[in-house]
Amino acid sequence: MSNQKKPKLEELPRCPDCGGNQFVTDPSRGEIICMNCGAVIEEHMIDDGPEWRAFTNEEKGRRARVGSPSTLSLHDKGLSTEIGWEDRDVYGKRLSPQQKATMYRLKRWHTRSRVSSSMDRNLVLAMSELDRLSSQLGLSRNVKETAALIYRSAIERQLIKGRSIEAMIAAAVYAAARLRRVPRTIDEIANNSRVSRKELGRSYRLLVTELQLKIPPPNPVDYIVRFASELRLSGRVTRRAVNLLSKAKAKGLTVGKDPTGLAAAALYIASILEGERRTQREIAETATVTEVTVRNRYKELVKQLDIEVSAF
DNA sequence: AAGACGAAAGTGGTTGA
DNA sequence: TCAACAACTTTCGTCTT
Repeated sequence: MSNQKKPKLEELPRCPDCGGNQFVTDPSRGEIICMNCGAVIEEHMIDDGPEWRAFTNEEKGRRARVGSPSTLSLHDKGLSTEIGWEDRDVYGKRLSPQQKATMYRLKRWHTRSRVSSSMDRNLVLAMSELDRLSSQLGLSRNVKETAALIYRSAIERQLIKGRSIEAMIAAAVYAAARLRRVPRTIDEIANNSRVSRKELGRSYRLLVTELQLKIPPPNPVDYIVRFASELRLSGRVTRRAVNLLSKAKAKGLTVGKDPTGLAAAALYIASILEGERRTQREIAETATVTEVTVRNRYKELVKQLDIEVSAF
């Protein structure tokens, strides 16, 4: 590749309201929300491409769009596929050094890969399963491509031999979704494939250790947007919930807690506060936790954050 | 009647001796 | 390797709206 990276300073995208540089996106609604103050930054985002029109300079925008659609997830197009060296994730947020290292490693393994016929046969099966799974889960192309990349790397490392393709694909999808910060729960993935939660967990662990994937710790905020849109809650509720969670985080209420449970509780409170009440049951269901967990979390939040109890 | 509540017992995973 | 442990789930009876 002649694309040698020139050292240059790029400005980080900043929230015009509070100057924060952490964002969360809702691809289905086309919104980008500041994780710090909850402001909606961009309302007409197109799909989930790496482009960030409002903040990024022209050059980067051009680069992000160059070339035909990536074909990593087609089993026989791998040889002509290149993995970009873009150092930002789908939100335009800069990748952490760990993530950068991860992507670099994957890229190296990928370019080293040589297609043998048995690998080819494996990939045909694997990629069709990947197609099925990711469309069932409504995953973006980015996530799918990342999963394909992980899977290929796994083959390279001989991790697949003697293990089920389904399990490894499921694990790759789970890892990819988390890597790209659009997490799905283990249950969601397990329910859409024939792999058990347990096996999925095992395979995932294997991938993480063997490929030295650097997966960022789960962030409950990443779940809020998705749950909110599944529950048909307004952007206002979403923002309120995000806000709530960042306060909770500041108070250290979030450590060791199930991120989906936290997201659910924040949404529950926000939905009531904003007059769009949903039942605990509805929320628990879409967050795949129990009502009990929603209750426990929201009790804690209400207590610790001094929320108007009158609303309840 | 539906939703919310909380107690009690059970489960799977992590931690630390 | 095993026991203690925290978080979450399941189940269920009771209270509230």
